[in-house]
Amino acid sequence: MTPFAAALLAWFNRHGRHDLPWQHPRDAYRVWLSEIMLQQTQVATVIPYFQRFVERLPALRDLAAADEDTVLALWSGLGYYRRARFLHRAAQLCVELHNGELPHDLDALTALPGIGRSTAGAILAQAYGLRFPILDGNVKRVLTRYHGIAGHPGESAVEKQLWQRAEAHTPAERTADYTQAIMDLGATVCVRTRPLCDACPMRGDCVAHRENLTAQLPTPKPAKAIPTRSTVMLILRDTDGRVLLQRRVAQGVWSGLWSLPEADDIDNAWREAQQRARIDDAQSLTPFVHVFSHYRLQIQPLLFDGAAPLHAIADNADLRWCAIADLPTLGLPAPVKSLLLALPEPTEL
DNA sequence: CAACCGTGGCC
DNA sequence: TGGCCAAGGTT
Repeated sequence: MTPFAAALLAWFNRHGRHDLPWQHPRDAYRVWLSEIMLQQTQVATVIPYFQRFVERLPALRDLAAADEDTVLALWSGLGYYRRARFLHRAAQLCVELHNGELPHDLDALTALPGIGRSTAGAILAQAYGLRFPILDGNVKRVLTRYHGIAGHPGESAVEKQLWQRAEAHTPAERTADYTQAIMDLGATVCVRTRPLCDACPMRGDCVAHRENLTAQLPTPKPAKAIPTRSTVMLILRDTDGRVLLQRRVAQGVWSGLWSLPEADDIDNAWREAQQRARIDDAQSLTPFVHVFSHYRLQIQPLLFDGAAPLHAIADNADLRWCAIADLPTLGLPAPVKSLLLALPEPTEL
């Protein structure tokens, strides 16, 4: 065992996190689900989603048998919704191909949608105790500092080095604990800004600490300006207080989620609205900006009160009039959900 | 390889 | 308060 792993495991005994919900019980399904939810998402955000998800779908076969709307509703608000679809499809593949279990080998795991090398390593190490490394954001931060590795971790040459280091440090004994330990250290001690080096068990051998480079490592990705797009969201509300929802297309952002009809501008918004209901008045609600990782979206909500549904348009798989009280059962984008839950009272006609 | 894919919290 | 970040994977 490397001195790195030995020091880390000793630290983990006293200072690691031992009461995360996916650790009790720690079965492969729960480890997998937690790893997918935790991709690009912080622990504190994930915990309530995880609890709700396993309460409703406690085992892999429950997930495989669930319908997609149920899965998306449980995911609603977590973001990166493709993760939920991949999770769902992977569960069904496990039932078809692997006797309802997550496979025990790396290739079979990474063949499942949504599971890459790092997530597969985490499942093998944490659920099955097998000696496989992980390389997530926490591990990259710890290793770039400890070994003084410069260059953005996204570059393939840097990433290759990091995998080699990760592999070399991963011990054959206590592999599950080690895997949790290095993530805990990254999340609680070796944090991005102002790391708590005084509390770090490896500070004696850490290059970044010795050379005062913790603020420079890991090397940040060169920033790039992101574009702004704009949209008008149509809120057609009938006299019973129901609003018209439309399922988004399978491609692009929020794919397949229930959302509001949209238009490029106000004029087109009226045309779109008139194709769906009899309307005679609209009020502009306060516009707001929603920021994605790769662009910002300027949203102008337009409220059509007293809309009368056209008889020619019935509810179907992609269009439905929905009571506000029923929104929690659907997968909705976060800004759409909050917009609908904060609508003004209907105006008297 | 670079673009794409969400959201909530933090300073 | 807005820019930035946080347990990646797919195409």
